[in-house]
Amino acid sequence: MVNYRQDRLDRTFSALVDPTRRAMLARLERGDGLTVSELAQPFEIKLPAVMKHLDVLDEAGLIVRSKSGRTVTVTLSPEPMREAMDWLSRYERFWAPRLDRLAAYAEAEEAKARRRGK
Amino acid sequence: MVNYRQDRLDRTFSALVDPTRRAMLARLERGDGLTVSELAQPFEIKLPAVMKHLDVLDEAGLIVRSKSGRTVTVTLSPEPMREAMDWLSRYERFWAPRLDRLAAYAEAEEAKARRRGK
DNA sequence: TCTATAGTTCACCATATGGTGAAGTATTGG
DNA sequence: CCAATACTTCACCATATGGTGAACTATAGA
Repeated sequence: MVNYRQDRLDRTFSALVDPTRRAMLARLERGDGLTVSELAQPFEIKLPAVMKHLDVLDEAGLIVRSKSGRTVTVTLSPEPMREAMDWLSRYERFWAPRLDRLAAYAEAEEAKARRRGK
Repeated sequence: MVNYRQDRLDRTFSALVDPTRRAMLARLERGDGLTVSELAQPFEIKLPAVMKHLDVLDEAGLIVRSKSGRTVTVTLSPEPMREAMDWLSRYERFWAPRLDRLAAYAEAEEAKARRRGK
């Protein structure tokens, strides 16, 4: 298929399809700042495959790699997930049938936050 | 099976990668219950391609098809998205470092732990 | 009954994805 | 300097994905 312009949401979702990549992200969530080999260690796959996964995550903007000497530290940068959650949240009403109550709760929380001075 | 949940997440995310499929779901969200040709109408692609997209959405459990006469009505069934949102919500604290969000995160984690029976 | 409509299936194609082994590039440490 | 370490790049492979045209099934309507 000819992909003229793969937008951010496309890249985010396709980065999240692969369970190896999701596991890498989950690992970084539990403890951020791992080297490439630390990240690779739990998986059966060889380093070139790990590299490709890191490239996908990097291009999706979900991780940042910083080189120091011969080691590369990978850190989480999950902001693109926010857009994905926003997209999904449109469908929330289908599984959360008491939307009015939830909306009221959210509003009350916001009011509380404002009272606290944001 | 142990990997059942993971397989379902795989399928959900990979169904959501394609912008055509996301547009179809969005269309159903605005007005549920469209026939195959109504769903296909806004897109440039031919019916066989539409069929494949519907198969993917169906296998991901995101739509339901019901035949009546020679027309097939497609309805939304977005429950699998809930799991995807749950997965993403772990990362929410990275872009919303507000206290109430952190509390919600901690609560969700606790609930998850309880569900696992830990 | 005959034909148009609605959808489905099939064979095929180009490109993307996720993996490999082998070889290369920097750094670090002895 | 030399060897081990930590990636990185390359060529290649199998399978998946998203698309097509052609042909098919089944129902609706004149």
